[in-house]
Amino acid sequence: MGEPAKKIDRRRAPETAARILDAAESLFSLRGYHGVSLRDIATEAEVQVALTHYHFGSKEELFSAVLERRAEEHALGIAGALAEARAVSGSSKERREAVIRAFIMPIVDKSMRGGPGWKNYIRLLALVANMPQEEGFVSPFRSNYDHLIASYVDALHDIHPEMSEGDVHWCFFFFQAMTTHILVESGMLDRQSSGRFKSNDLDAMVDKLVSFVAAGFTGLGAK
Amino acid sequence: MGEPAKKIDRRRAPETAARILDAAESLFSLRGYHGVSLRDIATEAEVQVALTHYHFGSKEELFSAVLERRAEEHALGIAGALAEARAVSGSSKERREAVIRAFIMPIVDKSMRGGPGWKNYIRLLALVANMPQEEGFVSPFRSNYDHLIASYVDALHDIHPEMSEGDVHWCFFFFQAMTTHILVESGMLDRQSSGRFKSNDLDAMVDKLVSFVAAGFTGLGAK
DNA sequence: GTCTATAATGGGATAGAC
DNA sequence: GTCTATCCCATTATAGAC
Repeated sequence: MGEPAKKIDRRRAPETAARILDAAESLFSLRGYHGVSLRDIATEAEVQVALTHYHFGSKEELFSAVLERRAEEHALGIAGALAEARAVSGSSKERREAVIRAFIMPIVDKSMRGGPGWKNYIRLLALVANMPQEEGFVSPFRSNYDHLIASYVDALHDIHPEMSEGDVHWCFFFFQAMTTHILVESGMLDRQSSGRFKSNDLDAMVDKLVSFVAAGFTGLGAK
Repeated sequence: MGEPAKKIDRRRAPETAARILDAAESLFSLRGYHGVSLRDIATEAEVQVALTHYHFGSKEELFSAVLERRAEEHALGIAGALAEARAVSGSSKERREAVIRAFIMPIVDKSMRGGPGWKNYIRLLALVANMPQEEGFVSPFRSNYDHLIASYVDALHDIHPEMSEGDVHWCFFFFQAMTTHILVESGMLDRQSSGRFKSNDLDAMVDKLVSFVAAGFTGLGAK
């Protein structure tokens, strides 16, 4: 063509860094930190291994960068949903269900409708949350979400002053425990139901989960 | 000493193989398959690395051997507890709680009172159950427990014919999801409660868990 | 059964040309 | 910013002496 030759600049750092992050996010979320090599990531991202070091330093720093890329947006979504749920009026049962739903919906929304990156990020978060405490270097990250949990517990205790704070804590812990297992997509449900239910159909799961959890509260004294 | 020199026979295969299994069980349960090297295991077991190959072949075979060592006894314990729970009479709520407790108690008993090996084995099972389905080579093992789950779902459906089988499935899946997270000892509860509750105090957790789960069933139609 | 030695590969990380 | 080349160490696994 007669166009003046555009400078085909292969130096496009932002895009490359993002591709590395995407590849790392996907692989780490499926096989865990130790199950993935920088070579795996570089191959998936179609870049040279050395570029992972150039952009992110070490493997651990890359892992942290993956976790941090979406952390703020994710946390804001969950916090915002709680603020809306706090404004719901009605019976204590209705208000309780609203808060429970507020926790899970931003997560499910991002996983199902946020694009593949978000789906992988959510699974990675669940994987991290399901690691034994010994695995040290992710703990500082995990604690970033803990204040969010505290605000949910507070909201539920406000709705149920007849419960002890400890029992509200237990209920919310059980809820989180379910959530982290579900989001990691272990395939347990698929196997055990012989395919009738799908681990990755989170939308179908939400209503059942919210009903189950809300009723569970009554087992620990919620009226 | 004047004793006749006893033949100090360092060739004591059963003990050595067991020590390797114990070390592997402990380390795999804390850091996962890829997070542990055969060197780590050999060091922990105080044997030479080559002995892990002599006794078990490859790393994967060692991992499988760890999973299989206690599998039958564990499954029998859970199946036996269900048989006892099926014999309980009373209200549907009481019978439901009996079945729920029957599932969790053999596991908690072994983890808390079966010795350190059992504690590590239980945590390893939970770790495996919390892996994304992609991690292929453990799936054949996991499915060994699936028929047990089906028998629990059957028992609960017998107690609650007013529920659809699907909803009983959902409830039990949620129960299992909680259980696997709890048993992996992620430390989430410890952090979020600022130490008031302990992940590893399973006995304190069982009553809360059973009450929560049993009540959860009412959210999906149990009368 | 246990040990030493070593093979063969893959891993994280860096240097320096372009 | 990107690429090639390379370092150095850890890893799984095997061979063969004891």
